[in-house]
Amino acid sequence: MRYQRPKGTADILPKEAKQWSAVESRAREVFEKYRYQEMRTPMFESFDVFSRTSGETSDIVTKEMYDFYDKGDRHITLRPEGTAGIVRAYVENKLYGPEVQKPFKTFYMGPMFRYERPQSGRLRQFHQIGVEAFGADSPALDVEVISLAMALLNSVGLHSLKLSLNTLGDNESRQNYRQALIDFLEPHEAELSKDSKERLHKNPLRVLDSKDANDQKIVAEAPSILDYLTSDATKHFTLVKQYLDALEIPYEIDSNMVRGLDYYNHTIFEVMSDSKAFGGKWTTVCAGGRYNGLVEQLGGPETPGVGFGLGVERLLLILDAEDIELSEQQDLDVYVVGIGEKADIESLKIVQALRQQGFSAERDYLNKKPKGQFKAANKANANYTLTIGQEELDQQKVNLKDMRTSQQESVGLSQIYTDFAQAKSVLDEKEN
RNA sequence: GCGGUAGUGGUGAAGUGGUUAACACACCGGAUUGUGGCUCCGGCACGCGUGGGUUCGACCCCCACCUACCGCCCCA
Repeated sequence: MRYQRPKGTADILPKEAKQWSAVESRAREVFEKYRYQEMRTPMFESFDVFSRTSGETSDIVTKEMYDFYDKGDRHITLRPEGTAGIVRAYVENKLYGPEVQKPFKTFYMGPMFRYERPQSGRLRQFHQIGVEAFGADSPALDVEVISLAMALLNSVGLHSLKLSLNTLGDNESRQNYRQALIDFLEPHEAELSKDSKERLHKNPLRVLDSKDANDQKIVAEAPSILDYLTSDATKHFTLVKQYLDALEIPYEIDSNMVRGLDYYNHTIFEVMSDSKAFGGKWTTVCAGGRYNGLVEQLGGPETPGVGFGLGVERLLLILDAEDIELSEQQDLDVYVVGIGEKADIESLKIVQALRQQGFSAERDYLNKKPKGQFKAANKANANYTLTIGQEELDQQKVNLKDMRTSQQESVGLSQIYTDFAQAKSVLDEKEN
């Protein structure tokens, strides 16, 4: 094979694309109910937009950025996630202005890029559907965003889900906890895994997330973030939990949960699935949280924010594993069987007329014999065929056949052009 | 970035260091001239991921590269 798609990319063929667009349209329906409006921002941004916000030491910035210098020597990055670009646009277009109602609630869907080793459900170009809500600190908004995430997943037929919840507190909480964690981990430094030793000083919270069994044993004894929250942070988190209870949304507190991006604070959450798509292991399909301070980081006024991102490829893997088919197949209404050269132009006119009358119509373009055309009609799941040849042309009639019952009736050509529905119903009635 | 497995036609795949690369499905054509879903018959890889090498000779052995899948890292 001469040309192949770049590593870590996928061609989405018609069959899969139907499922994609079904997911997208379900998502849009849910967003409409929650009053989140779409934004479309560039797929590439200035490198700094991400390096500043995601954290200079985060893995995304240090090794997963798809970046390059363009012909104008600008340092460009294909967006690795959605939030930073949305925030940039929010600030640049002054959506924080007084004429914009708060909270400003928006959603996006589209491709993201990370330079990493592909695996199933993890591509270099992957897709996310995400939401962001700016300008309100209320825990009720955190809960709206979480409930939106759940509603979205429910709307595509997923119900066996787990909501993991944690808080990172505010800045002060985080500073205090960070120090406490370092104080706790340093005596154990020698026992830690190689990766965790490195993380200990760069980003100690990441040690909590280690998959290493020995690390986990050590971490089990570590202090909990929940004991270092300021009273404000505690209050926020308490209310989030209370509101979730009020909505009867079950959740599990996971005080070791962290985020790969540095801009999060307060509430963070993940929605996980134990679908057989991932071998029954709990895998995150949707992750988000609050990011107060991010808007300032990108040059806007002090503005709180909260949102989530959902991995579309992962979602589709689950739907596939659970045999959930969202789009119902559309049968072909009419296949026009044309016989002989003279009928060619008539076939062309008939399919055109049928389509204008609102029916789906198809015809042959390969000069197939009638038998072949009927086979094609059958394969396309055609409900009706219209046969037109020399005889029919002479009499200005066509043969209308119901492919289900094989009943056939001669119908005036003019009626096909003016009102196919009528012709069809006459045939249907005769059959009954 | 590291480790492991794999790579034969549209698809699922069998295959051996030595003339014509099984089989099945799909697809196309035919079985009396203009009518489908069944059956029967026929066709369908100038080629075995790419490039080197070993050999009298390689799809089958060796090396490199590419890609996919799995694990690690990390994450959606």
